[in-house]
Amino acid sequence: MPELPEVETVRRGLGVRMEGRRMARVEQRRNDLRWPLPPDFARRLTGRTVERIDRRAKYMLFRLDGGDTLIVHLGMSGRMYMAEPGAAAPLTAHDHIRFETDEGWAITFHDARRFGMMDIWPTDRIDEHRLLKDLGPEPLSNAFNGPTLSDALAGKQTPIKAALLDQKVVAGLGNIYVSEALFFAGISPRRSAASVAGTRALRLAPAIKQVLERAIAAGGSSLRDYVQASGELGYFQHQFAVYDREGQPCPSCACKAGVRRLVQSGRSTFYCPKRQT
DNA sequence: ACGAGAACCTGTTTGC
DNA sequence: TGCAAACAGGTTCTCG
Repeated sequence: MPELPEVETVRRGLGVRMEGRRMARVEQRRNDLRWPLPPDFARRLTGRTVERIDRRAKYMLFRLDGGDTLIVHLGMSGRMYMAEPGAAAPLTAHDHIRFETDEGWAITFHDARRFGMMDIWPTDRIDEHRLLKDLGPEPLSNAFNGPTLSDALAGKQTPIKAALLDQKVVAGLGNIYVSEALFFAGISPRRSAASVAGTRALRLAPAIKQVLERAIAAGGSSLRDYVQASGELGYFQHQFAVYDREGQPCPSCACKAGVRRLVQSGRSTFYCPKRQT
C-alpha cells in the first residue's frame, strides 16, 4: 500500500505538527501489529520530544530526545493522520495507537490488516536494526543510479519485476511503482534481472526516480486505504500509465490490445506488451 | 544461496 | 440475493 511516495508524503505532513513537539499522551489499544510492540511501548514514548522525522525506504523514523528512534512501517493498510486540537474523533475499530502532542494535535495510527509495525531502537545503532540493516540504496539518492542498479541486477535470474520489489536491490518501490517505472523504461516485466543489467539499467534508474518524484508531487496514490497525514487523498492514481488499467489503451502507443495484467510471484503486474520488450 | 510460494489479517469486490 | 473465492499498496519465513 504505502510505497515510498506515500510514506514520504505522510512523513512531511506529520513533521509539520510533530517535529519539535513533545508527545504528551500516548494511547495504545492493542499490542499485536505485525509483531508485538516492545515492552512498555506507550510509557517509553510518553513525554519524549520528536526532534525530527526521517524516512528510510518505507519506514518512518521518529528521532526522539534521549537517543531513541521510533520506527514505523504502515504495512499494507496502515494510515497515520492528524486532527487539530479538540477535533479528534473517538477511537474506532482498527485505530490502534494515538499520540497527542503538547499542542493538542492527535496523530492516529489506523491499520485494519495489522501488517504495519513499530519498534523503538537506539538512534546511534539504527542501521543495525533487523528491518533496516539489509536495505538497498534510496532510489532518490545519488547512491542509486544506472551503474549501481546494473551492478545490483547482474547475475539475478529472477524477473526484473520481482528484483525491483526486493528491498535489497532498491529500497522503497512496491507493486504500483515497479509497474509504472518498467513502463516508462520500456522494459518487459518478464525479462530477467540479469538481462536488464547494462544499457537497460541506465534507462531504468532514471525512470524509477522520475516516477517516484512525480508521485510525491501528487501526494502519493490513494486506492483504498491510503490518506495523507492531513486526511486528504493522494492524486497520483489519476496519472497511472498501466497500474490497475488492464484492457485500457496504453497511453504511449495506443495499441489495440491495450494494457495487460499478469501474475508474477503471486502479485499483479500491469504492462504494455508492445512498448515494453 | 536463490527463488517461488505460503503465511500473516481484514475488508471489499467479483463470480457463480 | 447470497455466499464463497479472489484480491488488495508489504514483508518474512519456509521449503525445494
